[in-house]
Amino acid sequence: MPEKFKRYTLTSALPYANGPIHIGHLAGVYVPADIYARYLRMKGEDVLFIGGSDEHGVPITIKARAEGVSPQVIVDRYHEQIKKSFEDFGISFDVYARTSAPVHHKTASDFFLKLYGENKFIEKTNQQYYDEKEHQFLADRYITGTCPHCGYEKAYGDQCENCGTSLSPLELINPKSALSGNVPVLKETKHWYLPLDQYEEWLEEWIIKGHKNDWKANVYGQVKSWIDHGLKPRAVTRDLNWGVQVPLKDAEGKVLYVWFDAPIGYISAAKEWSEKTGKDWKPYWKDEETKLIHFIGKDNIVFHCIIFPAMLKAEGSFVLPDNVPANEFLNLENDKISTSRNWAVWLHEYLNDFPGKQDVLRYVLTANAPETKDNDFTWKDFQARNNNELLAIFGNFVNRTLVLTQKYFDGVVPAVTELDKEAKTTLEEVKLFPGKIAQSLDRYRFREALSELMNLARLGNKYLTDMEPWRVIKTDEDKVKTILNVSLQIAANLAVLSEPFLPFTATKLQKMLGMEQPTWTDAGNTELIKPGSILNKPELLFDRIEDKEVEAQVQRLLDTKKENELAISSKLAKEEITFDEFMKTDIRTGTILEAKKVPKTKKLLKLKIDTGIDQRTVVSGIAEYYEPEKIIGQKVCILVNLAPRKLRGIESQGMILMAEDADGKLCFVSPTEDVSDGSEVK
RNA sequence: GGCGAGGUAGCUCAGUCGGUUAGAGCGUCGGAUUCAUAACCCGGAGGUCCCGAGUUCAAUUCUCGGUCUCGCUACCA
Repeated sequence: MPEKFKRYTLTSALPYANGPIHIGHLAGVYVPADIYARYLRMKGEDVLFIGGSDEHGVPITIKARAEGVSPQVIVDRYHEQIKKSFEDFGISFDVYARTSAPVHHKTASDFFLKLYGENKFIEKTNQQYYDEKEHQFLADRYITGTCPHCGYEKAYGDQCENCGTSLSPLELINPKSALSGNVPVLKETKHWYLPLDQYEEWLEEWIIKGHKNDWKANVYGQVKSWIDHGLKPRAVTRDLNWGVQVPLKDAEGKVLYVWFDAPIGYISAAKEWSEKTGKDWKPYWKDEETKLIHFIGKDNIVFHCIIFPAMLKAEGSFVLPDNVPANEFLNLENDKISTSRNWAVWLHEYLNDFPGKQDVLRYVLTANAPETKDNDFTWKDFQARNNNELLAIFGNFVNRTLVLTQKYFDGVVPAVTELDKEAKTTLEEVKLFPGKIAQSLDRYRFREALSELMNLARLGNKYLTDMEPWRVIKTDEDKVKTILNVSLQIAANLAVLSEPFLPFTATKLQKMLGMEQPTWTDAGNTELIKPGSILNKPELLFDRIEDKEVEAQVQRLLDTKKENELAISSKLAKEEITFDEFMKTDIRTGTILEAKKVPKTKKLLKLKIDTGIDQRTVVSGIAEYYEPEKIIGQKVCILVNLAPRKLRGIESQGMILMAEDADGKLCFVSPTEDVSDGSEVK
């Protein structure tokens, strides 16, 4: 199975430049990718490890508008912050590029042009809202209007924030442009589509048959599911003024869709790297003997396994990914990580709060990596892994060895006097570790690889404890020489093998042992440290993390939680209305007569309501909270003069009033006393 | 609703191409020890392998059904 490759191109998902990096990004993508890159480099492989900021797309333009600045200001801010925090954290990118760079614009538009020239796209024209004053088509988010469901007047074209409904701009009543406030007009617009359906057969062959056994189950399963469902053409352009201009004459105001331009960013990054280093980028993308690997999170599987490969295939001259080891998600203290809710451990804050402890976080995120299922990061676990594993096992072994060597031999490495049975078997065992760790890493099993590394430290601890040099020294100094030599060789092996996982620690340890730039072939060598060489003063590799420190972090999160709750309950009241406006609504008390689940939906119940005036059908999205049988007879409030609307083919005549709490849980608003149906609510 | 992934010791996870007492780390309890950052080393306790049915001489492992978690997707007050 392990074919021989001449070089490796490793890509890591381009972080979106509208927020900082958090531990979820690190655990899912950057830490495993970095371990892999460092491992390959140590083996002497030719590696190009690519990263960069994804700087296009609508969310960035929205954030810019909200802050009253240009999109460039936003992406500059986050690009710099992200880049610096990666550097400080020791992610060893060969290049960290950005998609707003000229080289990327050129690469992406050339890519587009090539496919265009070879008729690899299909053209379609459809109707979209256009702001005549601003002379541009409007992204869904830039259109506001009245929600057809709840009547909220400031619903967006893609979603109503009042009732949570996803919308299409065409559904909005009284649409307005968020740019000018004008009424937008519908206008025809032309776009280009990549006909993914034409690649189905090829994908089937390449992935379903070709990668059945070497791709992770979560990746393979999802890809197969998509292909089995059948693929549809996907628009590669859109009307927007932030992004890579579509390089055609009749395409003013159009840019490449961000999903199309972003992965090309990997290629542009290689070119940027090429310009800086003078090396040719082409072999890294076009030579058959290059192994291309995409490190991503599970949200990106479809793009990297289906869409981007289809693009590359269409273009024709690029290699395809050999593997896409996507990880699942990391939770934080039992709750989903969320940028908007500020529920995250931010990398730049961590680096600030725990200076010099990059490896601790790298260790914890690797040991607890969401490789096969979602995992949870807790500060308590972070502390325990540092104190009970890194420090107690790894750090302690190194420290014992070095302290003993100082104490008994003034820091001069003793020679083996006689290779006794214990020394021999221990050293034999040491030799097995590079192979074990490599085998795990080759299969992208980073957790397993790391635990093997720790087993080497365990072996060292056991050897020391069993041999009791502190006792033997009283009677047999020669034997202690052998014991400490063996222990030092183990420490040296740790200094080599830990490099991919704990680069800062490895460097520190190498210095203490007087080693220089070891390579992977040094691993397993049990004569790495020469007798007679002088060791540098030992210092502690890891510090104990005290309760106070993690409690402070937990407190910060609790504060965040409180702020979030406050933010919801103190959500600003809607725009003021007059009494007359309110009186337009006709709300009545009513009773549920019948309730049935609407088939093939998760949330919808079809209700029959006695409104006092009449009996009518209402479709209501409450199925997640109420079982149909149990709500028959329930008194409710109902908005009876809401325009009817068809949902799932059923006409809904009115709306049931529900109260919704911070978690989205719904409950009926119902009269506390038995009033007759049809009583007015005012 | 459709699809995918997952549900194994207190916690985080391995594993079983079906087969004697289901594994590891951490935690916990006990012992030993003092070179070491109350760390190391040895040992013990701890599991209806989500639930139910089926196939089988035998199922945690295969099949079917159910359930819970996460994701994608549809639908949506």
